Amino acid sequence: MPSAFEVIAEPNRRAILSLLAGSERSVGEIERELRMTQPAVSKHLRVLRDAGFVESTIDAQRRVYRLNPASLQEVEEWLAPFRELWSRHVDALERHLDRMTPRTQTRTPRRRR
Amino acid sequence: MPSAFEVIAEPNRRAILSLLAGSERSVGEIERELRMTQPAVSKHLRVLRDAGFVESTIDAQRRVYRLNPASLQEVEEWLAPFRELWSRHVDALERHLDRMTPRTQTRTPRRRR
DNA sequence: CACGTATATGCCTGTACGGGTATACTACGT
DNA sequence: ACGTAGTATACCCGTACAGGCATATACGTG
Repeated sequence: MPSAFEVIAEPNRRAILSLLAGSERSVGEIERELRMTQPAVSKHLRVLRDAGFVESTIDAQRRVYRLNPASLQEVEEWLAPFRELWSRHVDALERHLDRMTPRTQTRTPRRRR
Repeated sequence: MPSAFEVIAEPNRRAILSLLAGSERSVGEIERELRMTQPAVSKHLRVLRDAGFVESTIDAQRRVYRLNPASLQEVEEWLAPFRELWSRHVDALERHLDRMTPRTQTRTPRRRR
C-alpha cells in the first residue's frame, strides 16, 4: 500500500483533494470540473480511499466523496521538524535584512509572530 | 522537472532530508548511515539538488550537503487549506467528547490552544 | 607520477503507474 | 422488464523511475 506521500505525488489526485477541500462531490462532478475521464477519476478516488484520504457515501447511483481531514496528518508530522528549521531560517533572514536596511526607508509590513 | 511532491514521494529521499535536518553530511556519511549504495545516494542527492531541497559545498574530495530550509514551502502552502479543515475537525471531536464525557471523570490533560 | 579516496554519471533492467478504451455492475425511472 | 445514468473494473500500452554495476572524474598523498 502506497504511503501518503506517494498518493499526493500525483497532480490529479492533489487536484481532487483540493476540490474536495471546498465541498463534497460526486464522481461526475469531479470528472467535469477537472476535465478528466471518468475511469481516471474513479481510479484516483480508489487510491485516495484506500489511503484514507477520502470517504464516500452512496446517493442512489451516485457516490459522493468527501475529504477525511485526519488523513494528512502523516505528512504534517513528517514536515514538523523542517518547519522549525524553516522558521529559524526566516528569522535569520529578517535579522539580516534589518542589518542591511536603512532604518528610514519605506517600511513593508512586519511579519506577525 | 519533478514537483516537490514527487521528490519527497521517494522514501530514501525523505530519509536523506530527515538526516540533513539534523546536520549537514557528506555523501559517504549518508551512504553509511542509511545503508544505501553510493550511486543511489548520489542520484537521490542530484534530484534533491535540482529541486532546491539541498545545497552542497566542496571540501576536498567530499561534497557536503545541507538542507535548504525554504524548499518545503511549496508543500506547506498546498497543505494550508487542509490544515484549517483538520483543526476544525479536531475541535468538533473535542466538543463531541465534551458532550459524551461525564464532567466528574478522571481528567486527561487538555489540548493547548 | 602513481595510487587511493570520494563522488558523479552512463547504461541496463525490472517494475510500477497513469491513461485510454471497453465492459461490467448497480440503481433508478417508466 | 427494459433502458439509461452513474460508477467501478479489466486489460493493454507507453513511459518514467529506482536500483545495480561499471566507469569516469576530481582531489589528495606518498
